[in-house]
Amino acid sequence: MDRLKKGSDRTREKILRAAEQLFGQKGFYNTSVMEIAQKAGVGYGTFYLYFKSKDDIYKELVRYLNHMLRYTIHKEISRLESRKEMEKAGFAAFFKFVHRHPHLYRIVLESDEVNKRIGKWYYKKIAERYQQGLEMAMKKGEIREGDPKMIAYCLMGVAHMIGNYCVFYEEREPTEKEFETVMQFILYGLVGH
Amino acid sequence: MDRLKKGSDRTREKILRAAEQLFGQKGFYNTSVMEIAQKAGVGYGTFYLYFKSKDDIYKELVRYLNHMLRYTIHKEISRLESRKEMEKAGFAAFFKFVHRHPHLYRIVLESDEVNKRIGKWYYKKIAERYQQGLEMAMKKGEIREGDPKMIAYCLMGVAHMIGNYCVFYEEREPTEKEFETVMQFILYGLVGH
Amino acid sequence: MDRLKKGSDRTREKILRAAEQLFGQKGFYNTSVMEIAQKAGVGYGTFYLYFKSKDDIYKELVRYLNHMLRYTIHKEISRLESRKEMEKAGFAAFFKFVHRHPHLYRIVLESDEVNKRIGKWYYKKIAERYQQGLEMAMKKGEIREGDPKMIAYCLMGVAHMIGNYCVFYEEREPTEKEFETVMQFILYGLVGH
Amino acid sequence: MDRLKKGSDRTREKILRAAEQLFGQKGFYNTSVMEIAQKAGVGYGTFYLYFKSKDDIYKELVRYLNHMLRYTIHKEISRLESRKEMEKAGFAAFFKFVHRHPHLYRIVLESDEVNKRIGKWYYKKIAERYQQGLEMAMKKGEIREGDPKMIAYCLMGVAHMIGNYCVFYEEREPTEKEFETVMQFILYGLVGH
DNA sequence: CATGAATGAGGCTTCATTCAT
DNA sequence: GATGAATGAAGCCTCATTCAT
Repeated sequence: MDRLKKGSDRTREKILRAAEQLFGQKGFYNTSVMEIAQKAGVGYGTFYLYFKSKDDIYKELVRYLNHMLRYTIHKEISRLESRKEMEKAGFAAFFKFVHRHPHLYRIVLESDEVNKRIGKWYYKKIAERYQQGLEMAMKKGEIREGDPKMIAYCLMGVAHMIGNYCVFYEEREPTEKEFETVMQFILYGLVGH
Repeated sequence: MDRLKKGSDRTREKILRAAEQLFGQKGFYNTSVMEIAQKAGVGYGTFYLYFKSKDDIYKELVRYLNHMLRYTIHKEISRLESRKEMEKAGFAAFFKFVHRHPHLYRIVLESDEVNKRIGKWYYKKIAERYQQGLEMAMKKGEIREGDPKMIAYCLMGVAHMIGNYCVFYEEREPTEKEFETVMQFILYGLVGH
Repeated sequence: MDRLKKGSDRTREKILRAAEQLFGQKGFYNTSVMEIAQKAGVGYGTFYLYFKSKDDIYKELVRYLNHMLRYTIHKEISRLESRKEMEKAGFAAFFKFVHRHPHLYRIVLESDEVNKRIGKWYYKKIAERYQQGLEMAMKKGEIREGDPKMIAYCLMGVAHMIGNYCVFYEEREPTEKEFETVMQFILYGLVGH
Repeated sequence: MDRLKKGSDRTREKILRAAEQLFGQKGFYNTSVMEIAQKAGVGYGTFYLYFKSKDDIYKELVRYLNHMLRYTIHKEISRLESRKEMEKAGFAAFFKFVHRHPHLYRIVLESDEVNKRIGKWYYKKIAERYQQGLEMAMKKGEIREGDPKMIAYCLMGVAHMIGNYCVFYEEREPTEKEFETVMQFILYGLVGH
């Protein structure tokens, strides 16, 4: 019984992974459903047994990334006390994640183009969370005063662009030294020292 | 003869402006050549008298944005002395530019998806320039030591995300106060005070 | 053994009834085998244990309608003596039948489109029977002379169109008064008074 | 100028005629757009320059038949005085029309299946007209009293079935003799003599 | 007997590009 | 130069049918 269900889940997973790679490498519009099916090693029609449409699987991947990313970062920073440590650990986790799942991350970068609602939703969701953390840190006096929303977007911008640069242009994680520079920039910006 | 040329240039310009708007609003893949021609008020076939292909006009728009943006920012900061002032003026100019040309800016955001080479080329070009400025400032002791390339990408990330947030999510320029927060973040991050 | 057979016949019947409804409501081409199976409450593949193909079940339904209709009308008119009474009873039975089995009747209306041979076969079969009855009545002097085949088709046309009108447009049987008018038309046409 | 427009109209006409034949011969669902284009001698995409969709051209053909048929019959009967003559001329015109445009007529027979609204609309439209004529004749005492709507449907039924029989089963117009029988049936039914 | 996952042919539609006027 | 009719490749999706369990 469990077996039966697993057979299907496997197929679904294969298709998801194939789509992840292709969307990540060639973008949504340059990837055809047929390619996805072929890469997944299933028949054309099989795709539509598991996903309503090409849009559908795309949305699922964005949702999936969102969960993964939030979970991954949360896991790394939840046990930490100081904001400084949290940012360090959070950025490190982010870079590692993007490096490990470059396709998945590229998908979300494209999401605004594919589906505006989903794109905005993703960034806003992340930003709100971040903002909350910063507000708390501000109250505790751990970071400088300022508009927490703006600061959240500043930090997201740094993470985004460094991730982008290293992963997509250089295809590697930041070196220790690069990471140092980035963190210094951020922590001075945030904390002042 | 001059007249004729001008007439043509006008047509070319009309098509470019139409494409700018449409690509910016609906994205590259959701805009058809016919729509561009219609919005430009020219015949369908006429498009191909001025541009080799849909890709072609897209690349031209990215190049155009690149020139505009660099020129705009350069104009604002070239006469300034301190790095601090330059960043302030540069960021302000950038936000204003994005607000004035939202379509153009959105085009470049999409460029990676449309054509990877052009997308990367754009960011790298900007980054190199930025990096040079930062290296000079570092030598002069105006900013803290660190990997200048990383710092350049950090700053670009901030500019990008704040621009993105304000222009596409809020459809406005940052308020004075928001701008203050952003600049404080950057300048502490860069200079340390 | 008998039990088993019965079990099967039940399933077969369930599928037939589901197909009857769906074909009748949405037409042959807008009904999928999967829908039939679901409505019948059986597995997808099970359909093909009982019917060779979608066409197959369709043909069976047309044949079934043909038997039902002929049997129903025959039962009503066989014991009657005069042609006049027979027509009255026959038309009444026809209208009642169509009203009770609208789906089944709609199926036959569509049959020409689905399968020309089956469509023609159905009408010709009915017409031949009708014609024989009319020929006998003509010999007995009950009805006016004329090409019996033509008269048969005339009467079928009336039955068809009134049935169509009442059942599909008004979704009811003809009222007593409407029925009167129709019968008067027919009987004058046929008998002359 | 007129010429230019005509070039297009010709193509449109070619496509319409091709669709008419194919829909008439094989039905809506068994005709593909590609077949239509090939039969019309134009490229595949060309079809969509002239018609929004397969449904679109179908509706147009039904509308077209409706106009043609009404015009044809109206032309034949408008100058006549007695109802008797009108029916005779009307039925004759109808049979001739169906014989000349068998495909077009078959299309309308199928219309209920393709698009219920269009199908009903067509029959109701025709019936209303007919009914009006009959009401006038009733007032003048030309025909027997009775529910005019029912009578209209009776007559339409006769026309329909005879047309169907002769054109689709026998592929010819009714012979003089057959026509006589039909008219006798109708006129007795209607007028009583 | 029963199931439903898998298949792929086939249909509709879009759209970048060409070409004759 | 300018036009827009014509083209057909390519994409998305449906669904009748098969087959392994």
